[in-house]
Amino acid sequence: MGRIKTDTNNSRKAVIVAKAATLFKEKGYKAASMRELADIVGVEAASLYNHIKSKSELLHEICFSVANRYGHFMESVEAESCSSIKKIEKILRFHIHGMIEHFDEVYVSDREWKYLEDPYLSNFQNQRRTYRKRFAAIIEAGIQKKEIKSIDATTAVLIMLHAISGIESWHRSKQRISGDALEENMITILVGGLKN
Amino acid sequence: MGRIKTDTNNSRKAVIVAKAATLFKEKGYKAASMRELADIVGVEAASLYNHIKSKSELLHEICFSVANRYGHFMESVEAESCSSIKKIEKILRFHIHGMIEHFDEVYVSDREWKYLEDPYLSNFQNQRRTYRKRFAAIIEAGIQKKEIKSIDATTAVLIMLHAISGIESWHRSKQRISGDALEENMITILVGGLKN
DNA sequence: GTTTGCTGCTAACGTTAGTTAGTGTATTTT
DNA sequence: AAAATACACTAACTAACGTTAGCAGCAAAC
Repeated sequence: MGRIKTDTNNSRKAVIVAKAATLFKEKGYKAASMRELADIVGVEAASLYNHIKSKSELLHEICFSVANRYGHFMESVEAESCSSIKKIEKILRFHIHGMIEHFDEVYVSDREWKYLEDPYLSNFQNQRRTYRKRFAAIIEAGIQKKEIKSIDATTAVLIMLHAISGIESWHRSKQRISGDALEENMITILVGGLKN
Repeated sequence: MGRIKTDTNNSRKAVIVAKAATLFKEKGYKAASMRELADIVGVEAASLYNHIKSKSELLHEICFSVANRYGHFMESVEAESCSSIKKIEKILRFHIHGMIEHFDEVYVSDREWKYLEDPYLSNFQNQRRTYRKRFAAIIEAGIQKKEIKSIDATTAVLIMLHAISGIESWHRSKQRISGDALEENMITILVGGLKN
């Protein structure tokens, strides 16, 4: 077989990680084999190890790439000075875009993180917990200001984040509405369910 | 080791299936091994095969037990003569109860069905698709009658079903509100997001 | 143009997986 | 009590897994 193709911006490792995300999404982390990944990359299985340390490294590259992106975005939203509803809308739109544009890695990060090994596992769980708390804090602020119905903020976070992960089904469906229409519908229903 | 304990209502096979659901939920279907399951059941791995045909039989027992339950419920709701909003509320409450009371098998059916083998896989996917269409039809009827906002019904279904699967996070969380409070919060947000 | 390092290959390793065969013992049936 | 069935055991098989060792050739640096 030939060498792994790269463009100037992407290392060979980055190519492998990207293809791994697609494979892990389709088969699941445990069911995906390195020989299968090698096939897709166009190389023998052993050759992958010239670029990566292990299968599990692939998983944590994917998971933390996603987690860091969301972490940074949350920071920027917290810094803004707009209504709580507006902040929530921004977060939701960011998640929806992420789910549409970086589907593979977001999906893997969402569903396969439990196969991370310590210390990555604990680390990831912490980041996740923290993220949700920050999200809940924004909702609680909105409730205080009477912008938002008096509901349990933690439950609201859980509903929103999981609702968005349902975009998976949109991806799989044959007859689907446009990405923009999907986004507007989701915002309507989810934000509509919060407003006082 | 001794024999598998049963009470009069449950066959030994039922005991194995139930423990398999818990194990598959925790480790994932592919990562769970028959030797591990045997340990939990209190028996050697080979002995399991006196009661089941294969590992994958366990998975489809679990998945179809759940799918059939929801299928039947949908039938009974369709037969009722109440408002669309009320029907949706009933369906949501049924899903929420299912997620709280039969968590293991519902969770496995939700997340691990892709490891089913044909013909079970296609069969399951069909049942799933049909179920969602029936759900969407109820929502569309509600839109027609102006009970419900003018939204894409398919997207609404996707949001609701996935939002409910977020109860997984509720199960995992340390400080959690009561099941009843969770249910009311979810209904408030989800049904609130639909109402016109 | 030679050297150095990167990247691919083949072969093989140790482990774990699901599953089967065959045997003995407990339980149920007659 | 005898016969039949149900059930658990030990041992082992084949297949697949992630990964390593060792070597060959191509690419870039000097």
